[in-house]
Amino acid sequence: MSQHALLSAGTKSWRSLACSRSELRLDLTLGCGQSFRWRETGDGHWTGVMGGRVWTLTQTDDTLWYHTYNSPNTIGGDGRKRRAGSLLQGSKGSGKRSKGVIEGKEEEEGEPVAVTPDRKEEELLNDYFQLKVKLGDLYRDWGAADPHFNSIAKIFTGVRMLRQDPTECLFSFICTSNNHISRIQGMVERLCQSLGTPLCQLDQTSYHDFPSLHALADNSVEACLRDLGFGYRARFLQQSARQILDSHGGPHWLQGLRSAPYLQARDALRTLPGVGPKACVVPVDTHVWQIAKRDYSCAAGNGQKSLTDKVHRQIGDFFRQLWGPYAGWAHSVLFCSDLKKFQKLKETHSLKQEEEEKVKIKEEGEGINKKIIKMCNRKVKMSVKEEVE
DNA sequence: TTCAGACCTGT
DNA sequence: CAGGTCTGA
Repeated sequence: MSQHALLSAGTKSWRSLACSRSELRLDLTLGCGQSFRWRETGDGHWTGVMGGRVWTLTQTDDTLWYHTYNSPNTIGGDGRKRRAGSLLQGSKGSGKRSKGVIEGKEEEEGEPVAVTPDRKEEELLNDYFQLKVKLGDLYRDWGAADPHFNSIAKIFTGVRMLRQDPTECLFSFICTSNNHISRIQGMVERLCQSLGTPLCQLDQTSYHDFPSLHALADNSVEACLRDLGFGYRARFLQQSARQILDSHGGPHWLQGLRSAPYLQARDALRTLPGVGPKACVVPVDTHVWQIAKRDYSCAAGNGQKSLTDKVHRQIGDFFRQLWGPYAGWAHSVLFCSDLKKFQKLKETHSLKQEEEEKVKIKEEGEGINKKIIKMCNRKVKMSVKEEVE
């Protein structure tokens, strides 16, 4: 049986990309509730499904390492290539701008350029992590505008927005209402296991692709998902899939929204059942509301019991104005720093700082001339004397 | 337009 | 109650 790859077992089955931890932190980016499909399968090794194939990712100081696994079903065939390609072709049809990193590689339409698997995988990673966006520069700008961000930024480096497959992104999002990360992860996993195409098995874990719209739209899906513990969200998922298929013509509609003007795309998504006001560049929920009040003395909705539309707008506007055009990215950093599971990072960081402080004080103390030590001693003697007397 | 209350399930 | 959304007043 195949096993999850480990970098320590040798680098021959691994490829790499130059990428520092300040530009990307896998643990934070893959664990902060953007995607629910990555698991830490080894120390610092993250395994998940992306672009129709199974990956294990890990990183060293200046390098991002990746390993992909062959799917038994598609070995030797072109099924795998076609699947991965479909993710990119969607945006190709809807406008050249949105091709992003992929642009330029396959631009010449005459001959279909034979892209080697390595090349393609590198492109998939660049696209997924949006590596051409320079996070270091953004952190600098956000820090200059926002002292609180600055205090977080040293610890929570490398938190990026993922450019996920729109279908996966949308249907995972619908699962998040009134819910928390650990439960959502379980739900999405069960969703893929029961409705997604199997890809491969590693150490007793089977990996499946995210279900297609057609699979999600089937009338049997609501009952199926209720059995899997989706609660009232089961109906939203099935109905949204049906609506996209019936009144919008299918997946290309979702793909097309990537290149649509923001407000248009947002409003289009909000017509789907289970997609409410939180679907926004700065997704405002009760949690973000708490952050706004606690860390920014933001008075929006102070008298309110719950998040009304007005409060949503006010908080969204507040952060957009503070952080600028990449406010959604900055939000991820703040959000990440507030997650319970990452609080230990703050402790270890402040412990490190304390240690550094101690060392500093010690060094200073050692450097100081003996006069002071003598003075101290004298004082001690004096005080002892006083006490005695 | 705005606002409770219901809604699945797990802790 | 939770990292919301829908519904009916």
